Amino acid sequence: MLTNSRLVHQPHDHERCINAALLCANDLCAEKNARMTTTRESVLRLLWQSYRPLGAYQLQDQLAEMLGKPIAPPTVYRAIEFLLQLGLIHRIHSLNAYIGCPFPNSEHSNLFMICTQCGSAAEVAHNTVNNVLQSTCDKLNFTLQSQSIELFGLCPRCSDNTEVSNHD
Amino acid sequence: MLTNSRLVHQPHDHERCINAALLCANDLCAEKNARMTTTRESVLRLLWQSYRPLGAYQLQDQLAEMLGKPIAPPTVYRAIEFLLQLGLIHRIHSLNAYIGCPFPNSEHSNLFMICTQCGSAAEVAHNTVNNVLQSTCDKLNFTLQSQSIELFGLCPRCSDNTEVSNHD
DNA sequence: TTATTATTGTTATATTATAACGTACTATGT
DNA sequence: ACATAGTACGTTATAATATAACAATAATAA
Repeated sequence: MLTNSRLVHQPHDHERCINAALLCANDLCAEKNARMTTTRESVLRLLWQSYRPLGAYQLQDQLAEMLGKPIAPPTVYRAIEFLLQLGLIHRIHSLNAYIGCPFPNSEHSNLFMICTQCGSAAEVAHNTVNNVLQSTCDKLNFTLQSQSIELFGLCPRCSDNTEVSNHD
Repeated sequence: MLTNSRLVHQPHDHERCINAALLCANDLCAEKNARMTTTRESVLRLLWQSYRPLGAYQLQDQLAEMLGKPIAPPTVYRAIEFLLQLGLIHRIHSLNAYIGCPFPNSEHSNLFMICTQCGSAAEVAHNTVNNVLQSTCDKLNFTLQSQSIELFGLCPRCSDNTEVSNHD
């Protein structure tokens, strides 16, 4: 199992994570002959800075502030599209929002655990889950191509808080 | 495993399915003291008639035609909201579309297999899948509340067609 | 440099969804 | 039957999300 769950839910030096992600993204671009422009890198940074998925228009606001100039929706959506293609970010369909991928290099089918309390989203790649899904598809003659798995509930921290407050 | 996969992908007398679904929906409403109005029943029927999920504005058009009068978006969304609450339909987040639930009575966590070729969507409730997901959540201290699982690929029919055309 | 391609800017608009408020219907008690 | 409370629907406006189309600019290759 591959996951960023602990990093999402426990305090740590996140600047290091962000920088590592950006370096990694640059490498990937070099490898694929794609250009990591200022706009694209800014969007990727913003998504990594946030522990929760951001919508396109939240990104627009933050990007405009970061770059010090007005940004129109197409610019944001283009950057999103580019980063999605490279697997550097994911789309969370149920939220119409986007989030940085913590392990873009590993060929993986992912799932997300989204906290209904704090909005955080952790990504998990789990072979057992994928195998079960694959075999279910096989059984029904369905040729699996891709998946979107979004689990909603309480993250570790919010689970604990709930328990505590129940004891008050 | 509970699924409507075969019904979705094989020819059959679908009118019977629809009628059964509407009867079942009426029962559920009676049971819960909810009103199955003309608008709501029409929306449910339209969703059942379609082998693929319908968007709100597709529903609007079809509903207007069915009822012979103009229908505004709020009317559609209210019916959708009502049917969602009762578990009679589901929302497919990745498509911004809605589909009738083939087994609204069974308390279930579902997943969908959506054909990228023909657009059909089959619902599957599978204990093994749910158990694996639950145990993954347990491992990561995530309190699971609900889930949205959307699998994309080729349905049985389109899989077969693809194979055939590859032999041409 | 020049040609070519990729990226971004700009304007307009499509698509999906909801807010707010008024009207009409429905069930119930009297 | 009538009043009335609650529910559902009609209507208008608008919010939120996403894309089309074309012009301008920047990066790369020839």
